[in-house]
Amino acid sequence: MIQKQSTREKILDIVFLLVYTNGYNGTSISMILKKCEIPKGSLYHHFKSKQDVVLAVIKERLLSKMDDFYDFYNPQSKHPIDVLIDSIINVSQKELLIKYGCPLNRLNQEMSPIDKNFEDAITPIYNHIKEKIILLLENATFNQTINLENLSEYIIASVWGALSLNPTQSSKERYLNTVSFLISYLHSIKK
Amino acid sequence: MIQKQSTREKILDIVFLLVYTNGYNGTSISMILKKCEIPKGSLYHHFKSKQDVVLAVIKERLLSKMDDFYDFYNPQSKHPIDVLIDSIINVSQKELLIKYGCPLNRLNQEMSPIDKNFEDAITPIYNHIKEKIILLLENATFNQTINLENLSEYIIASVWGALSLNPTQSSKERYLNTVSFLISYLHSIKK
DNA sequence: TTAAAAATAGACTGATAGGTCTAGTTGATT
DNA sequence: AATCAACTAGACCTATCAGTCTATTTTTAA
Repeated sequence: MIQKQSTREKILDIVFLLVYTNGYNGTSISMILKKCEIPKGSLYHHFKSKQDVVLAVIKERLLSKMDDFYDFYNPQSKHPIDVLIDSIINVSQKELLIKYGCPLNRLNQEMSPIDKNFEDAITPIYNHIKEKIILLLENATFNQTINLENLSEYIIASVWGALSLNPTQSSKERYLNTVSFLISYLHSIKK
Repeated sequence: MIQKQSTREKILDIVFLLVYTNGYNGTSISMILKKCEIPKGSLYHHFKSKQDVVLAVIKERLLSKMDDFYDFYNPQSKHPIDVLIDSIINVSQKELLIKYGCPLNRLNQEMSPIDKNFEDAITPIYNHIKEKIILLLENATFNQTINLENLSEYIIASVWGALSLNPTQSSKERYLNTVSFLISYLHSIKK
C-alpha cells in the first residue's frame, strides 16, 4: 500500500525545486502554496517562517541530493581517481544539474554572503562533500605530492564552475568538453 | 577641475555594487534611493524600471569590470600561458572578487535561467571574455592538441568556481591553493 | 465513543515592493 | 531677462510580500 506523502514532506520537495530554480528571494510564499496546493495555515503549521522552511530543505534534502551526485562507493579493483572521474562524467546525465548548476552552490552564492543562518546550514554540507572526496583519494597513489584537501576543493570548484557557465548554451556536451581538461589533469597525476 | 559625477553615473556605480553583493531580487528600489541619496523621481527620470537600471549596469559597467579582471596585454617575450597564469594569480588581489565571486557569474546564475533579457545581456560579455582568452592563446605553443574554445571555457569555469566556494572561509590563500592545480595543468601543456 | 491533538482552511494585517504623477527647481539658450 | 528642457522632489497608488489569527475538519488515543 502506497502511503500518501505527508504535507511536510511535500513542502520540502517542492520548495527545494522552487528555490533551486528561482532562488530564495525569487520564491514567494504564495508560489509555494500554489505549487503545493495547500492553504497558508498548513505551511505555517509545519514551519514558523519562510526562512525556516528553506533551512529545513537545506538540512533534510540538500545533503542527500549532493550525496547522490558524488556517489562513489566502489570496488577495490579500480583506481580511486578513475572512480572520481566516473562520477564527474555521471553528472552530465542529470538534466537539472546541467540546466541550473549545483543547488548548493546557487543557494550559497545568493544567501551565504548576506545571512549567517544560511552560511551555517550550507557549510557542513560543503565540508561533507569535500571530506567524501578526500576519503576516496586517501587510498589513491599519485606520481607527485598532492595536498588532498586542496585537490578536493579544486575538483568541486571546477565541476561547479563548469555547471554554472552561461546557461544559454548549457548542454551535456558542453559540460563534458569543459571538464575534459580536469579529467585529463587527474589522469596525469595517477600512478 | 573635477566634474561632479552625474546622477545617472552615480546610480550605475551604486546599483552595480548593491546587485553584486545582494543579488537582483535582494536589492530594492528603496535601498538604491537611500544609498544614492536621491529621490524616486530622479531614478525614474533616468531609467524606466528596476530591470532597466540593472540591464544598463550590465551593459555599461560589467563589461569593463570583467575586462579589468582578464587584463593581459603583454610583451611578446612571455609565453601566453604565463601571461594567463599571471592574471589568474592577480585575481587574488581583488578583495571583492575573493569575497563575492565573479559579478557576472552571480547575476548569471540568479537571473539568466528565469529571465531572457538578462541572459541576452550577459551572454555577449561572457563571450567577450572567452574570445579574449582564445585570442591570447592563439599565439601559444602546446605540447599536445588543444581545443582553444574548450580550454578557454575550462579556465573561466575553474576560476569562477574557485571564487564561489564557501564564502565562510574565503580568502586569498584559499583561492590560490585551489587554482594551483589549474596553474600546474597549464604549465604541463606548455611547449 | 469521546476527547484531545494535529492539521487544514482562508480571511485579515501591516509593511514594503515597484511604479506613477504632478509640482517645483535648476541650468542652458536666446 | 525670458523661455524651455532637464532634472529633482516626494506624495501617492496598487499589488504583493511575509506572517497572524480564529474557526473548522481530520486523525489519533483513551
